[in-house]
Amino acid sequence: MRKNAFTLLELTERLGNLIRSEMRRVGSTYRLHPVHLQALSYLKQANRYSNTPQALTEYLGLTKGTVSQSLLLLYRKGLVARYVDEADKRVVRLKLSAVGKRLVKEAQLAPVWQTAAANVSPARVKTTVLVLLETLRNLQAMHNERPFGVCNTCIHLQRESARIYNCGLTTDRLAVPETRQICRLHTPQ
Amino acid sequence: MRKNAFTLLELTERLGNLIRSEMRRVGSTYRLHPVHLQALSYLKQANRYSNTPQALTEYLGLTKGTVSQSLLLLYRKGLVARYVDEADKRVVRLKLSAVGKRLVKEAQLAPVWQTAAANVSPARVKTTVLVLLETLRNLQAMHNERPFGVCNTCIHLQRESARIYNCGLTTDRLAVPETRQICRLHTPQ
DNA sequence: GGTACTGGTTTCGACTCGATATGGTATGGT
DNA sequence: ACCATACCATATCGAGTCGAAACCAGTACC
Repeated sequence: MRKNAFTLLELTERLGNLIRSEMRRVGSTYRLHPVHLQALSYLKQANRYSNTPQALTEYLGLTKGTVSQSLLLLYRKGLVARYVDEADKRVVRLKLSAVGKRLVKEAQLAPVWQTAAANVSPARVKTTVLVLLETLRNLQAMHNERPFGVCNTCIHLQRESARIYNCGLTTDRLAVPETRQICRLHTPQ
Repeated sequence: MRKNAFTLLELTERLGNLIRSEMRRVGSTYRLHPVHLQALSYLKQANRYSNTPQALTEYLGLTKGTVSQSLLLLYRKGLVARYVDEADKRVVRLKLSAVGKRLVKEAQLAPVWQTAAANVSPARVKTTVLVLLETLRNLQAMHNERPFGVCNTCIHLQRESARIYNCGLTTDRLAVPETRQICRLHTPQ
C-alpha cells in the first residue's frame, strides 16, 4: 500500500493548505497571520509547564527567534500577557489576555469543519482520527519531537482521589481542569 | 460527533504543520521555502490546462501577485521555464526544467510518510483517505474552489478506444499519461 | 567563583504575502 | 472598425515571517 500512503500525504498537505488559507482569511480581520492564531490557540490550552516561549517554539516547529518576534507582536496588540517566572527568572510565562481569549473563540475554524465532515459516519471519523494520530506520533518520534498531548492520556498522570490528580514526573498536584490541558512533557500511554 | 470533527481538525492542522516543517528542512538545502516546493510539485503534475500562474494561484490559495513573485524566483533559479501561449498571448505556460524535475524527485517527503504509516492496516488507510477526501471536497465546495483532481476520476473524461481518451469539456484528445495529471477543470464523478 | 549551559531577545537579510496599480490581450456590442 | 469591459500577468510597496547568529541574563555544576 505504498500508493495509499502517498495519497494520504497529498491529502493532508492539501487540507493543511486549506486550513492555512482559512486561517489567513479569518485572521486578516484582526491583522493576524496563521501562525499568530495558532499561537493563541495553543496558549489557551497550554498547562503550567507549557506556557512558555520555549514550549510554543517546540509546538510550532519554528526557531525561538521567530517565535519571540511573533510573541512580541501579540503582546503589543494586547492579546497575551507575559511575566517572568518567580522560581527561575530566565523563563517567561505567557497567558492569554481577556481580549486574546475572546479572539480565539471568535476566530474558530471548527464550525466549518463540522459541516464539512457532517455526512461522514462517526465510526469512519473515529478510524480516521486514530490513523492520523498514529501517523503523527510516528512522525514526531522520527524527529525526536515532543508529542504534546493532554494529561488525561499521559503515562505520568496519577489519580489520588476522586478530584485530585498528581503528575508523577513533576510530583505536582493537578486540578481536574488541568488534566485536560496540553503538556509538553506528555508521554503517551 | 462534534468532538471528533474537532479532533480531526486539530490533527490535520498539526500534521500540516509537520509537513511544513519537514518541507522547510528539506527545502533549506536548496534555499527554497515550502511554497516553492509545493509549486514545483504541482507543476510536475499539472496537465496542459493547468500549467499557468493562474491555475497555480488557485491551487495554492494565494493571490496572483504573490504567486508571480514566487514564480519569478523559481525562474531565476532555473527551475521552471516560462513561455507565452500561442493561442492566447495573455497566458503564460509554465514547465519544469530538467533541474527542476530532478529537484522535485530529490526533495520528496513520501518515504518518511511510508514508514510512518507502515504499521497501519491498508483497509484503515483506505478509510482514512476516503474520509479526508470527502472532507476536502466539501470544504472546497463551501469556498467555491476547484477540486483539482486527475482526469482519471473526472466526469468529462471519455474513452474513445483502448489508448485514446477525450476530454468532453474541451473536446481535446488526451494521451494516456495525461489522464493521470492534475486538471483545474476537474469535476468529480 | 569561574565555566558551561539555558531561556529569551535582538539584529540582519531573504522572502512571503496582500493590496494596489499597470500593461498587454481578448471579447462582445454597436 | 471601434470602444468598453474583462481578463492574465507583472511590478511595487509595506508589514511581517523566518532562520542564523550574536547576545544577555539567570542558573547549575564543579
